[in-house]
Amino acid sequence: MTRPHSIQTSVDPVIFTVFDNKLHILLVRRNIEPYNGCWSLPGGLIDCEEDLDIASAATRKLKEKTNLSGCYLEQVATVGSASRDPRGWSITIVYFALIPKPGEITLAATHGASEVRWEPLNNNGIAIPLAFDHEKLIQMALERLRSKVSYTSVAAHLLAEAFTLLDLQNIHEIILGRKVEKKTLMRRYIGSDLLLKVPENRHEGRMRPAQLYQLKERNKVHYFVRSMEGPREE
Amino acid sequence: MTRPHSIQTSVDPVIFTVFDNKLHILLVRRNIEPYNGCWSLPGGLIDCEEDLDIASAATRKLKEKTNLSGCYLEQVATVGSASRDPRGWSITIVYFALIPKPGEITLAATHGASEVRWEPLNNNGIAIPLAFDHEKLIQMALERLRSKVSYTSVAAHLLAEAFTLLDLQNIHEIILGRKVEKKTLMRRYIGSDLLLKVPENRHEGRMRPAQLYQLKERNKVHYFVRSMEGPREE
DNA sequence: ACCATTTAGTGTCACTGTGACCTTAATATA
DNA sequence: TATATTAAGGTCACAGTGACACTAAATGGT
Repeated sequence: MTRPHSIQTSVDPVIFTVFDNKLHILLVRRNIEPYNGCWSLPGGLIDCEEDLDIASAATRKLKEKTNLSGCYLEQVATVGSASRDPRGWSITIVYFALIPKPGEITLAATHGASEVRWEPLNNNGIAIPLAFDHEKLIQMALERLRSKVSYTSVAAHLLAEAFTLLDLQNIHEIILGRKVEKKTLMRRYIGSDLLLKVPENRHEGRMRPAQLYQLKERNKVHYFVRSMEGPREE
Repeated sequence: MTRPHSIQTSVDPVIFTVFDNKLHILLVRRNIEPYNGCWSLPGGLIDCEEDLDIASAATRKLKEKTNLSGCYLEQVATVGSASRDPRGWSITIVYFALIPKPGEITLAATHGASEVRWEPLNNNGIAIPLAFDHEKLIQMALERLRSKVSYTSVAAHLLAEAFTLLDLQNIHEIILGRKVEKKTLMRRYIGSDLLLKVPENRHEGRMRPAQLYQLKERNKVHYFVRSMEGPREE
């Protein structure tokens, strides 16, 4: 017979956003054991009474911390072992979420978390130590994000409803950590018919005004047929 | 407070192999409730005493049914909800495994499964109804396999140690369900320096003998810079 | 010995989409 | 009006694919 088991099962969303020309993720500070006082991902246990499925558990976590819904949310991977939590066997399902520049988001402290903050990421991931194996979970989500940005249109989900091609270029450059040709983005997004012109322009300083666009289908991700290749070698 | 929860957590490997010019997966017939008598994936609950982590639970399942180890194994996704198992909330972590043509594999009946067999897949997935949501899990694994075959070297893991370029071509065509140019595979595999010439040739009938190759690094998957594009439209 | 046949492997060209860089367009300010 | 500054489109080389023709190596029949 199979022995009875008891596995703590949680969902950990890695919530990405871009501001100040940097990629940030949302962290919360734990105020319960284990790792009391440590910063961690804003995850939590699946609630069998409340959650219908895993995706709705992830959506609920996102809503609890940021009060946002309808963001881009994607499952990254599932990590579980006997050793990652000192209390015993545990599993976590890692998601990543993309939200536009947070302005009026109410960062809500909830049970188990006393503080909430945006932490910038550098090219190698997160710079500060976190509870459990959360540095590694973030690394996994970051790699998935970088990879997807280079062959899909997900990056647009980090922008507000209306944006210019320069906004799009900046987002790509920040995430990939390298220069991206604006021409490439033009060809990709406009050539694949993903964007709709917004009647107004954006105009800053004394330069030529830029066309504003919005995604034709806000809830879809387009897969381009090739990856962006990166700079040519000499 | 978070309410206590009890979630059944299992691992379901989708074990692929190719023979008779068809892609097959391994199924077992359940002999316990629920779905007694139905065919299903050869999965099972994670054993907290025996398994150190999720990957080792998947490896154990594979070993139990096929007696193979060291195959290519990759996590596909995690599915969980209150409704997928009539007994209540459950989660399963889906893996896919690639094994070479099964010859002398002992298909072992184990607890909960009275019979084991290879079931062919057609282009739309599995043709017979299965227990739980296993048709859908297979669909997910199949999509992942098809996608990966078109931009990585995973397909080679479905072949024996030594193979010809024609073998490689056949595998690709069977999985993708379309014609693949041999020239493309040559360019990809030889151009990326993935293959080692084996001293012997393979010789069948009265045709020119074919060079045998083996993978230089049996445990690595190469990511080609482009996807195979499929036939040109006219 | 020579040829027909069959599969193995190579050569080549058009096509697609990217990187790099250049040119032209549109605005405000001096 | 000239200038500075950014927006957007034009062009070309390059890489890798699909398509297909061509050459190479073996066998068996005549």
